[in-house]
Amino acid sequence: MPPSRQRNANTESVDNYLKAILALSGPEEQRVSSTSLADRLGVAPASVTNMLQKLASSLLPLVEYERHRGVLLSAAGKRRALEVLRHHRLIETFLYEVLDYPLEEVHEEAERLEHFISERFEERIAVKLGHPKFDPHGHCIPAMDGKMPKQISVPLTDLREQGTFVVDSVSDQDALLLRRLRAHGITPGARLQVASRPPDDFVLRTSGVSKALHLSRDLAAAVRIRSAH
Amino acid sequence: MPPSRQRNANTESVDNYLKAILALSGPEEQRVSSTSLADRLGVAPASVTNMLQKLASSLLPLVEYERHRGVLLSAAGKRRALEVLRHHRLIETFLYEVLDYPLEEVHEEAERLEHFISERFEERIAVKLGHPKFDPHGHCIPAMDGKMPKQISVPLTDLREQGTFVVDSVSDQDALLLRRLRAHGITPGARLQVASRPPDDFVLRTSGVSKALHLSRDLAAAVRIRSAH
DNA sequence: CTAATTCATTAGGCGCGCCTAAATATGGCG
DNA sequence: CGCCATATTTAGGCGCGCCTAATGAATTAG
Ligand SMILES: [Mn+2]
Ligand SMILES: [Mn+2]
Ligand SMILES: [Mn+2]
Ligand SMILES: [Mn+2]
Repeated sequence: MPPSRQRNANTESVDNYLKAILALSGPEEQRVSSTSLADRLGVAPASVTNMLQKLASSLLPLVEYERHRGVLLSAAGKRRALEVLRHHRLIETFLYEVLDYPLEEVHEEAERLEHFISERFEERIAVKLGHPKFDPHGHCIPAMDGKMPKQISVPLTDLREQGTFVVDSVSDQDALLLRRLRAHGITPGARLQVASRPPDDFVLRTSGVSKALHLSRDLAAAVRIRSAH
Repeated sequence: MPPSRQRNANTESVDNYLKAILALSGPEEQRVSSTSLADRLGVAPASVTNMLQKLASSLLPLVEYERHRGVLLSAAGKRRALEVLRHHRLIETFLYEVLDYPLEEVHEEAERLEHFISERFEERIAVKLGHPKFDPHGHCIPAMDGKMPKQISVPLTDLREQGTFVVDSVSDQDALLLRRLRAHGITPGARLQVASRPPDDFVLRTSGVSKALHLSRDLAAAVRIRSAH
């Protein structure tokens, strides 16, 4: 009755470490420190060290790890991290499109389910959704082969000039921020006119709303934009 | 990032014990022995004793347990078992109806996911499916309040007279059996004509198939029937 | 270039859910 | 009734993933 799980000796915890390393190492694939991982995962640094040693010394090592110099995903580790990320974002899209979840609730559910769905489930929802390329936050969904195009967007808080832009994506990490952004019409694809001198102040105009909008730093940090070309 | 899970201090393992006790105690709610649980769950008898003691001695005991006399669900335990069973059967229905799973694959996936979906997910798929009363095996889905009507069907192997019947439900426990039953047209709702003297021999005729069909005992044991009224 | 600070690892321990081997109840039978 | 086979529980241990406290390495400041 209790199903096997543990597909590849990959446990929920292992998957979460891999995903965190992927996210923290960034597009440049820089080494990730134990503390930053500990912060992100909400565990003690000692626990991280422990896990990294295990991941590095298994038969098929999932990370490259050197004492005191941080950690990097191995090829196998990156493959798995992208697989889980694909699950996550497909599930988010599915919850949003098919099950009518409010945007700010999809992340938490996906964070759990991503570890437990089968390859069949992944494939079936991908078909149902027409093999989507983006999740409802505007994040790119890795393809089956692990390929994922680089983001061309920048954080709103990195902006240095005024202008008109398009909301590329919003962070999925904080449901409350997300709800406030949505209330202000800031959702992926929305047109955004920045009318103040960033990055100290964010006075915005969104399409359809005449009143100017002053964005707190918290909220601005959760938004990525690209040119309105 | 790692979500809380452990909704009610109920772990995947605990849920599986509760479901197994529910299934084994039957409609009469008889006490369940350690060995039968160990068999069903695929664990050692000692592990069962261990778990039962824990379940019985928590603040809100999930079972009533007396050394050497087996175990019964408490009110709270039964509530939780039915909740998980509802998840299981709703998920099966969802996989079958919405994601076009083959019947014999829904059980394994549901067995995993039942422990990890949220109340919101449960509610959303129930709505999507129009609050179904039966899963694709023909099993009754417990209602939100835990109510579940008694089954009026009997195992095909309990049959003592010939006659024409309707397939009430098929067992979800063995994918291979299930596939063979389906290949023979034996699915919930199918009309079934029993032309031999049960329970030694099962020669059947199903609607639309002219050739008589001899069912092995394995297969017959996986089928429940009711009168064709 | 040493000293202080910060970061990371080691040491020791805990709860969970499982295991095997060794007791110990229980229930049926002679 | 007492003995035996079987069912069940106890005892002792293991891997996982986490924790705290103590130690050690690296980096920065003086
Ligand atoms: Mn997310
Ligand atoms: Mn996760
Ligand atoms: Mn099932
Ligand atoms: Mn299960």
